[in-house]
Order: sequence, then structure tokens, then C-alpha cells
Amino acid sequence: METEQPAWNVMLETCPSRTSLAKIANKWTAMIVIALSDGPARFGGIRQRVDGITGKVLTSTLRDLERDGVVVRTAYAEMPPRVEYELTPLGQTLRAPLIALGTWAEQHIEQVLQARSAFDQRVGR
Amino acid sequence: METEQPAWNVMLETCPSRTSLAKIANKWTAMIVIALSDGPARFGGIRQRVDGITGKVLTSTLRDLERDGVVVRTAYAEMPPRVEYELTPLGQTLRAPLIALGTWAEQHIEQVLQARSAFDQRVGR
DNA sequence: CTGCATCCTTAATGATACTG
DNA sequence: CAGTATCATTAAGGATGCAG
Repeated sequence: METEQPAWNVMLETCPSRTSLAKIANKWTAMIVIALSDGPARFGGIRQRVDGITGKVLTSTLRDLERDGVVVRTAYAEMPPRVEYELTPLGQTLRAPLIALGTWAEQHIEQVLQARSAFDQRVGR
Repeated sequence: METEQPAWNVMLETCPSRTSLAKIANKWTAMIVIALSDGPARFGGIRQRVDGITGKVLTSTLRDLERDGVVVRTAYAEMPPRVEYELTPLGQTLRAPLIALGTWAEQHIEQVLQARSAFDQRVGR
């Protein structure tokens, strides 16, 4: 047998997997993947769902995700232009952990807010 | 019944949960939580495990995590100082999703690297 | 050993304007 | 509509030196 364990290790500064972790452990990546979880979406559609994201950031983040094989981009030669983005099979495997982070944030925010005010009170604001 | 769904939504720019997501969807947070997954650790110990992190970043990230109730800090009045950090019960709930991200990065890095070179070739480098 | 303070460099994000 | 380009602003990160 040869299941090869190349010993990729995110805890090592120079390991390529660390760079990869840095990209997926990112708020924009998380929200975009969540936005694409229900299926393909157009540029403008994603922009609406990810409230507050600027076109510039959306463009560059999508490009990075496309480059890493997480997203596929399909441009239709129409006028006006129409471009659709969709998670690849690889991107699908990111759904679970990233959605988990999103729901964690929503479900524990009250606990976090409490901890925060307690801390700020304990310290000097 | 009243399970209250305050409608926290990370997709909304001004929702506090979005700020919370931004903090946990972060490479340093992910690696520190992973480093603390096996149990309590000292400042220097974490620093060793999270290869390449500077003291400044480690200090501020730990402080943020402490403030949000994800980590507890215990300082022993000794000389030289000894300080231990440990995940709180709340922090424990972050282990699974963050470890998942770390292992994702390690297990899919080859696929990512392939996608990357394919993309760079397809485009103009 | 920890952690704070400071200075400096770089990366991320915002806001606009403009083109296919 | 999607995307690029530019400029200005801000935040994150790295390097040191010092102190409890």
C-alpha cells in the first residue's frame, strides 16, 4: 500500500498548506463560500448576499478561489455580461467547515458579547 | 416554548456576529486554537507550535480570544513569570470547525497546487 | 519568561471613475 | 453587469528594546 503522507503541516511556516489555510481561514472566503452553498450565483447576486463587500474585494477573492480550484467561473458572451460562479467538487468539501464557522458565530455571539463586557469591566475598559 | 431566534446573521455587515466571524475565520486564531486543542499550554509553548508567529501577534490574538471568552489566561506569580492558556468550554466548541479547516488545508493542498498551476498556465502566468 | 511600547513596512480595504 | 485601474486610508504584521 502507499497512501503517501507527505507530511504537510499547517503549523510549519513555510509549508504550502499554511498558505492554503490562510486563504480559507478568512472572513470573505467564508462568506462567499456560504453564499455559494445553495448553488451557482452571479457576481451581483453574491455581492448582494455578502452585505458590505466591495466589488474590488469580491473580484479578487473570487479570482483567488478560482485559481485554487474552489470555484468555477463561467462567463456568457452576452450584452450585458453575465458571469456565474459555482463551487467545484473541491469547493463543496469546504462548505461544511465554513458553514460551521458561520453558524458558530451566530449561535455563540451572545455568549461572546457577555464575555466581552465581563472582560472589559474586569480590566480598565 | 421560547428558543428565541434573535436573527443574528453573519451575512449582514453590521451584525455583531459578523465581527465574531471575522475573528475566528483567521489563520492565527485557527492555529492557536489547534495548538491549544491538546490541552493547556504556556505562552512560549504556543509560540513554538505555531511556527513563525511573532510575540506581538501571539499576545494580541490571545488577548482577543480571552476577551471573547474563548481562552482563559492563568498567570502564576513566580519568577520568572509563567502563564498558561487554555480553551474555555466555549473555546472547545471551536476546536472541531477550526481543526477541520487545518486538516482540509493539509489534505487538499496537492489538489490546490495542481489547480493553481493549471490556472496560471491557462492565464498568462 | 511574558508582555508592553515603539517604529517601520507591507498588505488589505474603501471609494471612484471608467471600459467591454 | 462585470471587471479593471487608481488613489487614499487603514489595519496587520515584523523587528527591537526594555521591564515586571
